[in-house]
Amino acid sequence: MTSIKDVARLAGVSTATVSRTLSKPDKVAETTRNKVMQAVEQSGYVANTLARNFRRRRTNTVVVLVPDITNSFFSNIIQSIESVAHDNGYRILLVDMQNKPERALEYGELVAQRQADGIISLGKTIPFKYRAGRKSIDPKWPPFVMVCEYDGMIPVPTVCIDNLNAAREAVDYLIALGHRRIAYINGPENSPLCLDRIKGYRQAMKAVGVSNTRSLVFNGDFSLDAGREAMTAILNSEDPLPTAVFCANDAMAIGALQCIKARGLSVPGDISLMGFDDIKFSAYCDPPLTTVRQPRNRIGEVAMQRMLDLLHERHVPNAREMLPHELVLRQSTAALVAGE
Amino acid sequence: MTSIKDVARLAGVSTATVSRTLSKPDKVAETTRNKVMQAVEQSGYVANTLARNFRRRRTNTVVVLVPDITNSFFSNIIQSIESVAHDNGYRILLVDMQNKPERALEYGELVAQRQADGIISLGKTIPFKYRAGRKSIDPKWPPFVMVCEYDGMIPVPTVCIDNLNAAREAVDYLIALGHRRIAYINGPENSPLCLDRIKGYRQAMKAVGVSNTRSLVFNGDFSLDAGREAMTAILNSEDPLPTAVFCANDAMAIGALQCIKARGLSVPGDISLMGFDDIKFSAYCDPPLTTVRQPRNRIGEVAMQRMLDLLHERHVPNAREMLPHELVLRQSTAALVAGE
DNA sequence: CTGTTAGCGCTTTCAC
DNA sequence: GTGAAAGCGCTAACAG
Repeated sequence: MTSIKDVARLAGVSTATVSRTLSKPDKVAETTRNKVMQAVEQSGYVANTLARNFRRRRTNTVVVLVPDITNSFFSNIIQSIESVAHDNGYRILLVDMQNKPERALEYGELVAQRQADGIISLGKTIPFKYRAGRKSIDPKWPPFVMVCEYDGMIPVPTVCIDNLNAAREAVDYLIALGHRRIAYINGPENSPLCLDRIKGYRQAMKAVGVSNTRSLVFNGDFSLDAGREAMTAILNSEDPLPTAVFCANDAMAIGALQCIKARGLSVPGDISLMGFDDIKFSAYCDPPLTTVRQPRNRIGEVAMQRMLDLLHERHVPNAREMLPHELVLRQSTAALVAGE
Repeated sequence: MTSIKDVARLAGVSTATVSRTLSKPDKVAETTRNKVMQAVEQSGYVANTLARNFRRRRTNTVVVLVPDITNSFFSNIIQSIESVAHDNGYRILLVDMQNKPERALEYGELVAQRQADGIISLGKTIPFKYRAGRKSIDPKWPPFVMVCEYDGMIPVPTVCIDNLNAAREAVDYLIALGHRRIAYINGPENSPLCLDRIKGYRQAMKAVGVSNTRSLVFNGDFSLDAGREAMTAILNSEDPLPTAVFCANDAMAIGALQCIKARGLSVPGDISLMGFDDIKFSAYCDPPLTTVRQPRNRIGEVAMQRMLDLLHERHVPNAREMLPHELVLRQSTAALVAGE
C-alpha cells in the first residue's frame, strides 16, 4: 500500500506538504502542488481514512437508529438523511433496532467509542443515560437529533410534525363528513407520537360531545397484520359498528381495509377509512386511501441538517421543530348518508 | 478522555496488559484481569475504536450498496445483513445508489480508503474496474459479494435465486391455467436479473408455440407507477387484450392491478395477474397477489455469511449460489374460462 | 503471564 | 511556503 511517505519521496517534498496539499491546497505554492498531485496520480495513492480519522479525532460518520427498517415509512427519511450526509462528506452507519429499544444504550456508546460523530434516532428511546425531568440535556452528550418521535421528559433537538393537530384535523374531517361513531386504531401506547395522535383524536371527538372513547380505541403495532387484527376486533365487537375508522398509520389502515372488504362491507360505503403517513402504496389501494401526509423526505433532510449544525457547533435549540403535514383526500372516506 | 494509559496506571500494569485483557482476556492471569477490569470500571474507560481500527488495519464495517432504499424489496435483505453483521461484531455502512450505478466506482474506493473491510452490492454494477471476459476476479479486489443481481461478464460470489426458472415456473403456471396470451411487464432491460426472467418467460411461451412475444413485452423500472403505465399501454394497445399479465416484481403488479380495476375490468375475472418477490403488501391487495417468493431474509443472511467467509479468508467460490424460490398462489390468477 | 518497545499513517505545531 | 519532529491511542512482536 502506498503511503504519504511514498508520495512525499516521489514529489521530493516532505510528508507535511503532501498532507497540506491534499487538505488545504490553497496553502501550498502552485508549483509544489502540481508536483504533489502528479506524484499522487503516478503512485495511485489513496489516503488511509483510518489514520486520518484517528488523527483528526472524527469519523465523518453518523449513526442512524431505525426502529424497524422493514417499515417502509422510514425508508424515505433514511434516504434523505443519507443524501444530505453524502453531499456533506458524511456516511451513515445504519442500525436496525428491530423494535428492541433496550439496545439503544449500547448504540449510544458508538460515539464514545469514536465509531461515529453523532446519532440520529428515528425511534422513541434516547440512547444515553439521563435523569427524568431535567430541564436541559447533559452538555456532555454528543450531537444528537431525534426524528418523528420525541421523549417528553427531556428536551432534545427534534424534527417531526405536529402529531396532535394532524390527528385532530384528520378526525375533524371525518366529523365534517357527518361521522360521529369514529373508531381509532392506535400505535404502540407507550410511544409519545401515538400519545399525541390519540390526544388529537380525543380532542376532536370531545368537541362534538363524545367524551368517552374507551370502546372506540384499539391498539396495534403499526403493521399490516395489526391493522387486520384490530379491525377484526372492531367488527366482532357487540357495540354498533363505527361509521369511520381512523388509523395511526397507513399500513394498519391497509390491513383494516382488507379485513373490512373480506367481511363483505364496503369502503367508504359502509365504513370510511383514514390512514396516516401517505406511504406510496396508499395511493394504490382500492379505494385509494385518504390519509395525512408527512413530509418524509423533508424530515430527513432537516434532521441531517440539524446534525450538521451540531457537528459544526452551530446553535440548535433543544426543541421540537415541526414541519407541515397535509391532509390527502382520496376515496376511502365519504359523507355519512343520513339515516345510516 | 481517559486512555489506555490511565487505566494501566490505575491498575498498576502496562498498557499492553490492559490491551490484552480487553481483547484476549484468557491470555491474562485472573488476578491481573480483575485489577484491570476494576480500573476500567472506575475510570469509565471506553476504548477508542478509531485508534484500534487504525492499528489493526480493519474497521469491522461492511459497505452495503443499495440501488434504491425506498424499494421495499430490499429492506428485508438489508435487515438480515445488518442482523448477521451485528451478531458478528460488524457494522453496516449504508449507501443508497439512488439508481445511479455510475457512482459505484466511487464507493468501491471506500475499502481502499479503509473505511470498510468489504462491500456487498444489491445492485447490478460492480464497484471496481475490471476487464470484461476475464475468467476470474482480480485477486487484489477486496472482499466483495453480489446479491440478487450479478454481472455475467465476470464471476463473483453471488447470492440470488434462479430467476430464469422462477419466471419459467410462474409462466408455466399461467399456461397450466389455460392462458396463452400472456403479457410480460419487465424491469430495466439492462439488468441481468431481468434478462434471466424474460428468458424464462420466453422459454415457457415457446414451449406452447408462442415464439414471437415482441408485442407482449413491456418495460418498467420496478415502481408502482411504472406498473400502472405499462398496464395502460397494454390496455390501450390495438392488439387483443392478454388474458394474463406477468410482472417482474410485485410493485409493478400492484400498479397494474389498480389500472386494470380502474378500467372496470376484473382480476382475475378478465385478466390474471402475477407478480414477483412477495413483498408484504402483496398479501393485502384486492385480490391478494399470486407471486413468486424470494427468500429475502435468507438471501441477506447468506450474503453476509459469505462476506464473513471472505473476511476470514475462507474459500468462497466465485459463482452464483442460488436459494430456493417458491410459487405463492393467491387469488389474482384463475383458470381461463373456455371461449374467453 | 507480563512489560518493553516500536511503530501504524497521518496531521499539526513550530521553526526556519 | 515548507520541513522537521512529535505524537494521536492502540496493538503486536519480542524478550524476559
